[in-house]
Amino acid sequence: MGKKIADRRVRRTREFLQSALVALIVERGYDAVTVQDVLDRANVGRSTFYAHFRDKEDLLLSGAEKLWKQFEEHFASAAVTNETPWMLSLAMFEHAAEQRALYRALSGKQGGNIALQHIQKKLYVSVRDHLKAQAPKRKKGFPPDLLAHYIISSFIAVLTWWLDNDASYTPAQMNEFYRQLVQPGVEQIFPVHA
Amino acid sequence: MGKKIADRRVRRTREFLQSALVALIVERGYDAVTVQDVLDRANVGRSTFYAHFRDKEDLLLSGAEKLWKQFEEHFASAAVTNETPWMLSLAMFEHAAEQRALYRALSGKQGGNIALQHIQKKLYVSVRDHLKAQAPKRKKGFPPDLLAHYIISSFIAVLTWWLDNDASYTPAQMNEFYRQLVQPGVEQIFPVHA
Amino acid sequence: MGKKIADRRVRRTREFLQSALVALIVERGYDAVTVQDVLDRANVGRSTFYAHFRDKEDLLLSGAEKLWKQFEEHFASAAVTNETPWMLSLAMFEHAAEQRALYRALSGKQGGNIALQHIQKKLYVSVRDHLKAQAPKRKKGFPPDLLAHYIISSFIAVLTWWLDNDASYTPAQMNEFYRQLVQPGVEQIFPVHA
Amino acid sequence: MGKKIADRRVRRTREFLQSALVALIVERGYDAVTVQDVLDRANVGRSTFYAHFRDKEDLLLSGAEKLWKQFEEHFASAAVTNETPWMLSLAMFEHAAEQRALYRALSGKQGGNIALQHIQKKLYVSVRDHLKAQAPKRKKGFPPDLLAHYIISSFIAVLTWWLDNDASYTPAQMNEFYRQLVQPGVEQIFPVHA
DNA sequence: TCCTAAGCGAGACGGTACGTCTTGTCTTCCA
DNA sequence: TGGAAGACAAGACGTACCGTCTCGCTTAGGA
Repeated sequence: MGKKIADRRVRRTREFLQSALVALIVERGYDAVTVQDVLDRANVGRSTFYAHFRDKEDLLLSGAEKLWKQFEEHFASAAVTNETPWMLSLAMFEHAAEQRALYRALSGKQGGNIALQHIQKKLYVSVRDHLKAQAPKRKKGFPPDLLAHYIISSFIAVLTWWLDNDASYTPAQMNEFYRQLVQPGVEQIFPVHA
Repeated sequence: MGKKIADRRVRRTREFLQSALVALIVERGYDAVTVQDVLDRANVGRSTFYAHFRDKEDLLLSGAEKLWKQFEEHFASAAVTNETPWMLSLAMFEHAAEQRALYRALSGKQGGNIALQHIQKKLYVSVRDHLKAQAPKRKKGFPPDLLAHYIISSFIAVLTWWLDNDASYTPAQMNEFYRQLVQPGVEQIFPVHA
Repeated sequence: MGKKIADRRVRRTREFLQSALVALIVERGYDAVTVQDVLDRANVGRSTFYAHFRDKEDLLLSGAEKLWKQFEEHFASAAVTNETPWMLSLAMFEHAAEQRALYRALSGKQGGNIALQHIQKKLYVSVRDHLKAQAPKRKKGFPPDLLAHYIISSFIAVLTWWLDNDASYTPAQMNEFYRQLVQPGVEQIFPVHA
Repeated sequence: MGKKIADRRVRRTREFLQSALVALIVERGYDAVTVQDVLDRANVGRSTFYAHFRDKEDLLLSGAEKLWKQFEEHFASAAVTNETPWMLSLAMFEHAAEQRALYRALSGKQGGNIALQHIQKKLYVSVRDHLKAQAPKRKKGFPPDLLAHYIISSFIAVLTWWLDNDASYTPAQMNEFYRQLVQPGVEQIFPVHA
């Protein structure tokens, strides 16, 4: 089955490109990186690049997707006891700690915000659906989409602050900060113990 | 007094360019707008553009700056009684309601996030300094920068949600939503009535 | 042997550009031709142009160079019996007759004088060296450089007159005119039959 | 009479501009000089420049015209005995010696050839008419226009050689060189003593 | 073992936007 | 009222990337 081998080659090329992009983003920031730069770094021909990715953003998002997959595995394995939503945020802080360089590259000013927005959207959908499923509980009059948007935006805010200020807090501490900020307000609007 | 007249001409040109950019952003989004597009729309020569602004981003930020100035005036005049911080957020919701088109153009996907980030930074600095001035009150162990970052990020999150979903809530309602979400958490960390 | 093919493509592009420029010079004169005009006419991208030529002048000179090469071949093949210097001028008149359009484009007001000056310089050097090689014969006191400069300038003068007045004289007639004008003076200064 | 004063101012301005252009041509060559450069050097406003001259070339030619006028005066006064045509060329060599800097600026590579071509055209017309007036003498079959073109082109060739090589020959020597080169050929075609 | 199709590097190419530069026009003020 | 100051529209310039493409080389699987 030549296909399998071919796949191996293909995967190798894709990974070269992804790492090259990440490395270059770390060095000079997403916007300053040229497709040609990536090609040179990855020792890959121009046509090969475009055979695999539509453009630079596509390559970046493929990296974000990979990261997300990785996170889902991490979450699945770690959070056997994900009884509360705070386990999810904790898992993400932990994962970010493990892959700090990658997270930094994909977030904030450096990453052009594109990758993290991609992940943020996934998280938002997930939270929104979770809330919708428990609709009756919600305090009347408060737009649920806004609540979801707030929960995720706040999380991303805390996460990026952590990444951008390479403070030496542990994932557990960060999660605690996040919980302290967000839980009181949310519980009043959406009383879990109703 | 030739200077004054010259200034008049200059201001006119600058305003033409700013409005042209905003109009074009509304139509196709920031990234899709070309400097040439702006020139054509504003009936302005290429060299004139570059005599006034370094590039497209500079023009956008000059618009953001103008908006900020406008907001400061609005806030100064309206909020004689700004005894609480929530007056500031209310003022901004009100201002955003008045200048909805402009705010939408400068925020979210359309505005390339650049302009709003500019304003966000100003708000952040303002809040951070305000908090620092009252440092003693703060609950031990909570990073004040993170608190400021959270307060502003949440505000921007609520604001952009409002702008992007052209929901028909009033500024007062939006401010109330914002307060409901943020106040409980913040007061526990930073007890105002201590 | 991919190189050969690539070369073929490259040559084709260069030739497209050269012909386009010549055609446009004929139509409106060198100065009035824009690089963009050339690109449009040649169906070539801007970057491709600058990959091949430094600027419009470079392109023109590459045409002149090509013409010169062509002339050298013409001269080499035709003038087996180039015992006298007048054979060279005759060869050039003949070549100019063959390539009249090209010569006109590259000379006089139309061609911006640049191309012909390029060729004139080559001829000058050639004549000067020829004279230097026979230095002893020269009449004392006459600057040899001036003599060479005169011989070539006169030739160019006769040639451009011919081109600009599209008179119907044959190359042989033109060469005879040239000889009649120049030979008597030169022979007195530089007696060939000494 | 304010008119006279105004005229004086006008002349002053025109002269400032002419000298500034000449000075700048000497420094960096005609093509490299910008209208703005001339304005700065002459301390003259942009609109003033365009009130007096159509463009840079117009200014240059106005200088050439002035030079030509000067030369005509020089010729008229000096050459009471201009029985032979060689007096005219001598007069021009003398004038060029007096105004060497100016001639250099207006000729050759530096001057963009424009100015000298202007003067060359005047000389050509003068010579051609002179020849036409004596038409019968001419050797049959030789185009008189070509003869005139040759006489003047050769003269310009010798003149520019002199200017460009700042050789230390006297005007009389240069004129003798010119005569040696041109007279034999011309006399055979156009026998003066017929 | 050879053969063949796919993956690939190399890089020419058309296209488009950029920021710079110069031109000639125009407007406004000042002496 | 003429000239200085300089804003302005126009548009060419040379540069930088982009995404498409053509071309052979390499290479690994099935014949």
